[in-house]
Amino acid sequence: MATMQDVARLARVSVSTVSYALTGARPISQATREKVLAAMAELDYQPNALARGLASRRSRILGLLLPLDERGLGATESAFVTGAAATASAAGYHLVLSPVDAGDLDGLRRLASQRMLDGVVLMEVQVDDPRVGVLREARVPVVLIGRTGDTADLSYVDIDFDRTVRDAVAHLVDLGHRRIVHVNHSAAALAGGYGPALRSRDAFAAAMTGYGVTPVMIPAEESAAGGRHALTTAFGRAPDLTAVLAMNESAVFGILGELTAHGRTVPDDVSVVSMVTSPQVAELATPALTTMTSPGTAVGRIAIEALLRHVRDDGTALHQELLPCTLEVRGSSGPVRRQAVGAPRTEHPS
Amino acid sequence: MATMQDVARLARVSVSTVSYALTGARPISQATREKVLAAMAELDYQPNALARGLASRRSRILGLLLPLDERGLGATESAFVTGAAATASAAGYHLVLSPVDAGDLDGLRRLASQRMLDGVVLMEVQVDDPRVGVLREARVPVVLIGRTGDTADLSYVDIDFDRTVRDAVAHLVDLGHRRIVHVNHSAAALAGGYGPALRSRDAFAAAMTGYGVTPVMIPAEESAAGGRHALTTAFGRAPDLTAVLAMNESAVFGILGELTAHGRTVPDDVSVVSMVTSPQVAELATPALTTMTSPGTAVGRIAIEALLRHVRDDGTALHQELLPCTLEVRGSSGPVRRQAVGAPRTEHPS
DNA sequence: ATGAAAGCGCTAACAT
DNA sequence: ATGTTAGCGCTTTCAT
Repeated sequence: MATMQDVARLARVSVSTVSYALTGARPISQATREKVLAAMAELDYQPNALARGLASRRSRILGLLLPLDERGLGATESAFVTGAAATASAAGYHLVLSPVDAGDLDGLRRLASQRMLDGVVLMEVQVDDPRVGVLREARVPVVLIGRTGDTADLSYVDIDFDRTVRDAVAHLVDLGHRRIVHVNHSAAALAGGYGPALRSRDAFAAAMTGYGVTPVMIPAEESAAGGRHALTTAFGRAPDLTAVLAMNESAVFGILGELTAHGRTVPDDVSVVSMVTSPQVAELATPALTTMTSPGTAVGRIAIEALLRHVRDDGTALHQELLPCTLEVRGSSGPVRRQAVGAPRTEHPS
Repeated sequence: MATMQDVARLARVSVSTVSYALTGARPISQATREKVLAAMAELDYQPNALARGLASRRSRILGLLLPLDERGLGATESAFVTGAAATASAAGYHLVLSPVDAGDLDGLRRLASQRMLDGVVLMEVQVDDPRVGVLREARVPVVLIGRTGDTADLSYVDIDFDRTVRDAVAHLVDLGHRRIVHVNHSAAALAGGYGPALRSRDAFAAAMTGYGVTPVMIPAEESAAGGRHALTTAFGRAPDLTAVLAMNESAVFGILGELTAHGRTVPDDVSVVSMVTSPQVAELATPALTTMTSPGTAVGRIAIEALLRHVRDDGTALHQELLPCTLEVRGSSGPVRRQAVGAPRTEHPS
């Protein structure tokens, strides 16, 4: 493995000249530059990343921190990861995937103090997240995917839940729906301060109230069974419901199955809209799900771009951006049936 | 940020003593060890990972190389990634996620020559994969997830497709099925030498022939639409089919939908078994899918464990392991209907 | 425009 | 059992 010394010797210049030719940190005459480049090619030279990092105090490694519980990554989170990886790589940075359990602040502190990461993207942020403080203390540049409660001096990229819920409700209201039940994340997520659950709950309440109708929100476990159970509850609390607005990618499939079991047809009897959902998942259902499509890889990409700006010129302004999910109408939503309210299965057209 | 010098000074010992106290590479008296530890705690010392890597010629960073196309990661691949990340992290290693397009051998060469990675796990391996050669040339320890055609001197972890298919066919045959159609990955995947597609095709042919029945294999695009289309083809080639054995997690949902459209009930008229599928995905279907559950995170874990052995003691024996998928019977498979062959919808019990 | 040389913070001989 | 010191391969002042 050739070193910079070897290149310098072969090109008959000093090592610093080779270094400058490589980094462009100071002007080099055309002639020497060519000599150096030729020598590099000749020796098949590749700079040693660790040596460069040690000397320059920049590792060119970014961290992607996320809790890795047994459930693994959902389609949306997985898109964040791949978007981030692709962007970092294209910018000449490495991206290390670090599982950091929410509770393991010491581990995080150790990670941050190793001087291995130029900056980190923090995923699965809680409304009140102690990890943010640890990172700031270690003076590691941070960009969040998600938001803490107080975002005063933090860069973040997040889904615009308010707008997503508002647009979804508008879609259903436009179709004539009034009795809309919002199936949210689990009660535990709500209680634990999970941002998406909290924000969609509030946005839903606001939107429905704006239309003069009563919001009904039901939490559901993140599983098909959770969805089935939630739907039963929903029929208890709103027997005349005509639409379900889901904020729970796993539960929505159970909802679909249970609707069929209850003798309701989608979308004729009940419309279903699934929020923050990927097209791949939407297509798995029959009929295909009308979704608010999550911005997916864009979130990861923008987070890395913002982080790179922080890493490179230290005094950058904050980057705070909300990306909306976009409505994609597929087969699971349609106009409300005029007279059918409270009386499914009965067939007596007006 | 305290350095080893600072610790040495405070503990009144030499830097090497601090270093040895840290790594345990040579014995240290109890007394000095305690002095050193105390000084470290006092200064909140954390070793600089880059400096350590440069001096020791071991970065303690592993690479996970995978092509990152627009489709992103499926549930199974995502489980590989999280399993690998968790294991590396627990072993005190970092895991960098490197998108390497199958064609970009130069990029791979550059990555491998940077001396940043102690070893790599290569995912999405093709039967004839030039990336393996590049990595060996760069003398980077490699473990594959998947297999090349010639595995003579390579370590790998892969799913045992032969056994998975055999077990799945046995399950269906036990239930009385004989007309079983195998819906595979796409024709392009087959033509491109995608291992799982090739191996399941062959294993299916062998298993069916073993039972004295004719194998019918149909490729399908990786989407619900692909599954629907494949099922139509299937009914053309085997109108009396009673079971579908899918090797295509996306297509299987289209198959389910299309079966309903054809007026067939699952599992009463047609049984469906989905191979290499995660429980989470299985639960999304109604009825829940009988699957050959993929070993998921275990694959990633074992790959990293094997890689670590290669990285640490250089002369390790190869690790070649095949993990079977395990049958989990859910609602989509059941006994064949005695008389219904070729005559769905007719209701005249024996 | 180029060179010389002092580190970056650690490991691992080589001493004793 | 501990200390001394020469690197690891680069970046970056400070000279010229």
